[in-house]
Amino acid sequence: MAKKSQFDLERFFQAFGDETRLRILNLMGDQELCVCYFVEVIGCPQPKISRHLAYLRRAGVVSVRRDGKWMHYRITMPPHEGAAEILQQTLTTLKNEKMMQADRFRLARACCAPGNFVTLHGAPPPTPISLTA
Amino acid sequence: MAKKSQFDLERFFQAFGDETRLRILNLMGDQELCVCYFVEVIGCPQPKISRHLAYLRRAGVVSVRRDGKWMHYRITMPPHEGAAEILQQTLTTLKNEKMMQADRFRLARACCAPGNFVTLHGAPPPTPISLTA
DNA sequence: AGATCATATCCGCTAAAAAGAATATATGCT
DNA sequence: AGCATATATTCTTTTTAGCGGATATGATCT
Repeated sequence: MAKKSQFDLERFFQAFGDETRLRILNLMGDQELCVCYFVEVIGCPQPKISRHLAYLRRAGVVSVRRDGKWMHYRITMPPHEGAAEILQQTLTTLKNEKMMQADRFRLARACCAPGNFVTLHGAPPPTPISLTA
Repeated sequence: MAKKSQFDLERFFQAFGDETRLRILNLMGDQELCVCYFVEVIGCPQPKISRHLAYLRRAGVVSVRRDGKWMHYRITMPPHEGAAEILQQTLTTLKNEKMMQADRFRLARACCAPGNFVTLHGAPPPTPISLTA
């Protein structure tokens, strides 16, 4: 039942050791987002966001889906049982952090009126997902 | 109740992003150990162990107690509620890892016959502690 | 085909992490 | 006081992470 081996726990934890990545994870929470939202809400250059997303992908905690020119990112539960629980717990913990709440607030605002943000013209809205491991 | 702020989550997670530190945490588990055990079981130079212990201390997950020439390290639950739960979950997760089990085994063996290990002459034995946050 | 948009990757740089070797500190022993 | 022991800290070097800027890819639109 426990799928322990061949999963790099060290890399997994390193994924959480960076503020930008924590903010990205928090924004994804239980929805699928395309890159422009991260750029808009976090407010840093797009290549930086993309790099961190790639990092998270390599660590096995997010996955991507292409949809035309948009890439939709979502959190995925790693195959490693313990890691999955830690990820879940981490997401819950982030929800209580002040900065993370502010991010979520800005995301909500951006979604209400995407027309107000140059970066978000025609961007597909976030869609809810389920996080079952 | 939740003591969220002024705790560095980024640093906290970085503490787990290193194999040696994970091994150290796993060995401590729910007992207090002095440095020589880490050196013996993990098998790397003492300064390296000391540095990683200092790192863990700065990250707020271990604490020290001096006892003569020995320094006893133990895990302490951070004041941050979410971090504490993640730490707890991490310790549980480590117990299922092969390398961590092997470490624990070598530790148990060393404790049974400390006389066999040059590094452990006269070392005070590990003592159980409770991990209540 | 050419232009445009969303995103990814590469390059060069700086900064931070980790390691080994050497040395320092603090305690205890004789 | 002098020596031994346990652990910590410093120095130097090597490795790795993160960043900004430029460019590449891949899809859509005209």
